[in-house]
Amino acid sequence: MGVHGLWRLLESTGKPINPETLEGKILAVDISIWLNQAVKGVRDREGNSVQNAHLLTLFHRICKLLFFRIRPVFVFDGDAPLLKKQTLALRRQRKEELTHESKQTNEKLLKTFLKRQAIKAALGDHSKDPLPSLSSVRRDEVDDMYVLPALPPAEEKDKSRSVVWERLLFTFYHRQSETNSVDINSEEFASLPPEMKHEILKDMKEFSKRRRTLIHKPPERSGDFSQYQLAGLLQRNKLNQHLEGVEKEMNQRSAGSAPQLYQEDGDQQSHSVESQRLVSEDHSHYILIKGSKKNESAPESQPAVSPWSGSSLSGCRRRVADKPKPLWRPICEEDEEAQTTSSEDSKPSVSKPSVGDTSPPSPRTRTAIQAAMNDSSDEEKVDQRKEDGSALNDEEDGAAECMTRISSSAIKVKADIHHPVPQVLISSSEEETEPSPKGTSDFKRNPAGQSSDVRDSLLVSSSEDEMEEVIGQRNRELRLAALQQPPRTEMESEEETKTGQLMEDLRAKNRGQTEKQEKLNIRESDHNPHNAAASSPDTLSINLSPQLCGKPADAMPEIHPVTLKQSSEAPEKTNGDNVKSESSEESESEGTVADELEALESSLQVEQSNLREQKQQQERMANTVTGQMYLESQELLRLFGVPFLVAPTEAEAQCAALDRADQTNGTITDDSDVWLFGGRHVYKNFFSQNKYVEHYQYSDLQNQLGLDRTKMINLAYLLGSDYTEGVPGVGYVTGMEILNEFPGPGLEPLTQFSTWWSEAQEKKRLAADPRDTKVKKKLRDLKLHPGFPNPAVAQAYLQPAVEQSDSSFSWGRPQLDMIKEYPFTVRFGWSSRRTEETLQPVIKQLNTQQTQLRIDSFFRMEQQEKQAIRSQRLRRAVTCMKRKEREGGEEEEEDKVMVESPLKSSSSSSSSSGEDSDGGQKVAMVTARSVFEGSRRGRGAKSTRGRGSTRGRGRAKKL
DNA sequence: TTGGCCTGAAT
DNA sequence: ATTCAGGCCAG
Repeated sequence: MGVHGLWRLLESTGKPINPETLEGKILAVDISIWLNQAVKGVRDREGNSVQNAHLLTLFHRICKLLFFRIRPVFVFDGDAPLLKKQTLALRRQRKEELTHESKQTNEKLLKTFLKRQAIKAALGDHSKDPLPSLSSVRRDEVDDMYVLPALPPAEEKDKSRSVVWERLLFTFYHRQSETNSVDINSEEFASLPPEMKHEILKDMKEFSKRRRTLIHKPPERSGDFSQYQLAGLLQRNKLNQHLEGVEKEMNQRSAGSAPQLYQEDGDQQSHSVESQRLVSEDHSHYILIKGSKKNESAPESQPAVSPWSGSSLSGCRRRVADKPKPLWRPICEEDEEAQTTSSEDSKPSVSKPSVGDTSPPSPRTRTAIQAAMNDSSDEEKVDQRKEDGSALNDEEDGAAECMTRISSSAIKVKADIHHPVPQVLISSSEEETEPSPKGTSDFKRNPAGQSSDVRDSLLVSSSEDEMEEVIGQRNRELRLAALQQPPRTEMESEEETKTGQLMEDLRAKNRGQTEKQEKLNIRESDHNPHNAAASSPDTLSINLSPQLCGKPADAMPEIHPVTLKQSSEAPEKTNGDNVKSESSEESESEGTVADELEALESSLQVEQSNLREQKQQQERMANTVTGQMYLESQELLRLFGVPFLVAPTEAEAQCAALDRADQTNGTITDDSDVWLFGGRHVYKNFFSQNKYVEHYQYSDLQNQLGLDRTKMINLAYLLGSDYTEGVPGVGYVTGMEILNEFPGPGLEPLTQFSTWWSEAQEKKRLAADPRDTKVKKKLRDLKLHPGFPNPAVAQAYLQPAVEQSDSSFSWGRPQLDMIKEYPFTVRFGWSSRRTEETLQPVIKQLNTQQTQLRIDSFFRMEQQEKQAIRSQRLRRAVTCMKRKEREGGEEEEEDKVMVESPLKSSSSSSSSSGEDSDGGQKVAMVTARSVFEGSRRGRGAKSTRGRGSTRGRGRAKKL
């Protein structure tokens, strides 16, 4: 993540470059696989590409790097530093708490609201009730789109209607979430209005995330583990699918019928709620609201017998048949469609259609409509059908009969209120799902008629007591089902720690390898077999995979920095086997082989038990998504002969260290943390296709922004980073102002700031210190955490754990034959043609001896001048800071005066604002250096004023 | 289910 | 003018 907003601060120092200028450069590349992996995984629904999206991006990246003849060194993240883990955990926790809290207060609000409502009802005055609409209460929780539009004051009934809706939501929400295990496949669930389904599903997702952090341990055996993980994934996937389906449904519905609902609200004066009773329990509240007289088909009058697969369903189903079946459809989507349809078209009988037509859709609704329009053609077809009303009668009939399947009286009320025609259809037989037996992985669509007894009895129950009883039973059942579910744990953190462990393993092995090699001075490839296809360069495989001994992979030695020097220039490719090939230099060490082997053996024995344990963990981890990603990525890198290393902790820190040690010429990364770790040359946006690659230099940061490493670290404290929460309300501009306000080395500025702030808090009530700058006045209102500048943060940035090794890297020739044998088809789903097409330019480029740079493009790129700092405040802060920096070294006193004296500081600020308008003339008078700055900035200011900065950037992009 | 970017909203 | 929150998109 880096430091929040740091890039924006540095933006002006970045120079767009032509990637061709990077030819021959040794650049560290940090792999951030994680980002693309998850996303891609969801997007592509082809099995293979789902899993291997990370490989695909890595593949592309390698190709791009090699295409530009860059010599990349890939750096993997190791275990996250403690601080990072802490802040991330904290952040996550806070987020959860926040949502939880808001949920709770919402519920409280609802409860009190309902109580009041009930009292009002008991007093006989219900609809005139001036209680605020609950939609306002729930607004933060439910997306506005799903909240009924604000009701016009004139229409009292609307209020009660929206109130009823809220109540319904509340009822179901509560009853279901009480068990924490709602059967989303059940009829009962399906019968809920989509809004409720949405709410519940969201909740479940939330909960299943949280629940997995609990004590549940994954199975020990790796086989079980993967099973277990798969189950978890499936479960989540299912929830998502459900959610998507419901959202779609809601979209469509709000697009199609929201205005109409609105209209009904206005129209159905007679649709009053007759009576309301609130049944209150400890954990749940059930509301029984009897439907109005207006609806002849009112639920309670309906027979409880449900013609599940009867004619009604055929009616419901009909329209389903002729449209392509989507992956997943919300169970009662068709029914909802039917509802909207029937209510729309049969409105005359129940409500006045004209009103609805005139009431304009809310903006939300409009977007929803738009969304629906843009949606799949399925939806359009449905809409079409809706309009021509062909299936209407069927729908209506179906609706009427389906009505009997309403699973609780509360829902019936919903139906009554929102849809004059009985349209709460439960499900079409096709979509009907069986209550998931074991909960997790079974998400099958089952034919109709498999409804549970519980549900049936639920449906039959008419009195609320009975209902309660049934629900209680239902809940018990659900709980039971929950107990039977395989345990779940937090998969992410699982994987994180596991990955950390894996990295630890890898590093340990690498280290062990290093030592051994140094000790024995033998080639790893001579004795350490490497399964190029499956494992990292680890010596462990000697012990554990004896069958691979004597078949070292030729590509292996090159990839590890430690072994680089000793390995051959270009590995010979001996056979087509993409796993094993022969070392070219086996004979070299033949004489000493026996002794060395023994020594190796003994040294390995020391670690063996340790490693065995680790190996087991690794095996288990190889089953995890992330662990496998690491291994596969490294395999791919090996094929291309690209060296990589696993950082002890943060890849960025390692990259920066390499840069500083001149082992690389810079780093390709988008993570601003490199700077805080001491990076010097950074290439940003290299892999983003829309943007130009930007070159940043530490020296430029110093010269142009007056930033140094410690300043940037201090900025991290203020802006927030992976290592520390920032100060809320402080962005990069204010951050710079703070640094400007409090000079000093190291952490001093922040400690000063902190003490000043606490003092300011004390005397806040007193008159504000007149000596305070404008900036300080703003700063007083911030809120600092108790132990504000935690020194550990700076420490973590200044002394990160990195691998310091003098060895240089070398790059093997990409194993074209092996690359061609790479299972592109299997992994990426590529055709051989596509594989050809993709590889061809890279190969061509690889085979080219030399690529001559296009001088002109190089020139144009390099000509790009530094951009102006757009923010005036920032500009001011920067100039002040730089001046202090330059003068501060010589004359500390003057610096102090400058800062403390209100006169001086105000004059300085005015001078800089004058400079803004004068193009730096005033500053030019201060010092010779400032002349330079001023003129430079003057140019910048000029271009800024006339939209020049955008012009400059625009030009850069056009190039 | 990450993170960067953009927009709209609030201060 | 900034900051922040939420939605969108990513090879």
